Amino acid sequence: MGTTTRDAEQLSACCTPLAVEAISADDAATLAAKFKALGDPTRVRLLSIVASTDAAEACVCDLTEPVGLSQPTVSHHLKVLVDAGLLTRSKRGIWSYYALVPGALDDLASTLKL
Amino acid sequence: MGTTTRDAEQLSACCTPLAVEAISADDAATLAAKFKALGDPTRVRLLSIVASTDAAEACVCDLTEPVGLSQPTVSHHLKVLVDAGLLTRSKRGIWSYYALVPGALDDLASTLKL
DNA sequence: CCAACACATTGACATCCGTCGATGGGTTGC
DNA sequence: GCAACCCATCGACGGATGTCAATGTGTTGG
Repeated sequence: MGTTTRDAEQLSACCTPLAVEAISADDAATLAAKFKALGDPTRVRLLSIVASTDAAEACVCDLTEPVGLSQPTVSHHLKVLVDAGLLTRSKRGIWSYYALVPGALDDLASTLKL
Repeated sequence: MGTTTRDAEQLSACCTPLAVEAISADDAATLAAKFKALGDPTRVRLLSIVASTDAAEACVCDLTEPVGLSQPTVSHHLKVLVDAGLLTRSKRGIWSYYALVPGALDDLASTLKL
């Protein structure tokens, strides 16, 4: 419409336009929440240990000693991983067994392979 | 073999053995440091915006407005991403251009696709 | 050389996070 | 039932983190 103002300034220096659409703020928050759960050395080790067991699951008593932390702390980290959708918890008898959520890590990996 | 002590206790309940070796503590810390950098919504958006530009790079002035934060805060987040090895910074004239480190995100994705 | 610009750094502040000891809630064995 | 066991939750504490205003550093234009 109105070409009264000088709207044709090139400004080729800065301000490169976006070629494709960037991620939305909501999606970024969802993604970041999962990465945040992975952003702790203890939680990475816990995930690795669970994934390394032949049954692909482990109870808390298996995990406290390898990581060298107290039982409440390990329970806390496991809860963070469960809340992030990376682990499941199934209680059998006295023990709580934690297992990987199938495909959860693969889905996360896909978002990085954009 | 000495069958003197009752060493044949089944103990099938807890304590599942490891099938393969878990990640080392050092490797877990290195991995977690990168994920930690991705564990913030603003940083995820910044990465996405940089990746979405046609030149695959952007300067700070391009990034402050989309994320709606102050310039020092954006600079801080960009520094975190650079320190994590996910972005590079190249200064040309007055502007600082940030670009993705080639393969950095792919490498991270590979660690998840174990 | 001085003003304007883009960006990094600093200092400060509120909040979040990881960790532990203590405690509570279920489950099993005697 | 009662003791022993596994685990989750609570409360507390020190340290890390995200954010901003103010300031510093380097570069460009007049």
